[in-house]
Amino acid sequence: MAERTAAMSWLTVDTPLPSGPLHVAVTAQGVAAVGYLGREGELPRCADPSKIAAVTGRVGEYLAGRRRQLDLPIDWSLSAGPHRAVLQTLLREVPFGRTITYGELAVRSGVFGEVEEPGLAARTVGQMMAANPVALLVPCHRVVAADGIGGFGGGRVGIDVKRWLLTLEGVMEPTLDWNGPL
DNA sequence: GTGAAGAACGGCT
DNA sequence: AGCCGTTCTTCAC
Repeated sequence: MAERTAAMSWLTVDTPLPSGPLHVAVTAQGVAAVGYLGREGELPRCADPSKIAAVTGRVGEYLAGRRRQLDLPIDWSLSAGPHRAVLQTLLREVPFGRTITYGELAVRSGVFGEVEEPGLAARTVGQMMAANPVALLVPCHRVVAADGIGGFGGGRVGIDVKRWLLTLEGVMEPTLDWNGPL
């Protein structure tokens, strides 16, 4: 899993998300990984006050509904090739409050050739989202299925997080488990 | 008309 | 090599 973790350190951000605190791995370049479930147990804890302040501050504002984009520098070193291309396409093409389907993201990224059957590349895109190292920064939660919300990593808790974020952005109607900023 | 099940394909861990 | 955050088609009520 974590091969190049030399210059990487992690910190946690307390969030109102159903999944609890967010785990963020940072490097000199920026944010390299974000996990709803902790998986950076082997990394040293981040001791840089400015990074901690920037990450916790912006994430906090975003999740409180006071910020529409995080504007945090992203270290793409954990993703490469088509994976990175799709993530960057998503980041650039889908703004706050908008959603896109797996199939359409596949087409717009251009990674899968000119045009393919919607069903072919869509699944691959889903796999890429599942493997997205920088969740939240790259709005993988805005990628939905053709006729539903689609899936999300981490099983059921993951779906809750996705719905929570989509509700925050005004895409979904508030649900009973909504405990965000109202 | 609505609901459920199956096959196909490409890339990540 | 195995595992999917899908989709579309088709069969069954």
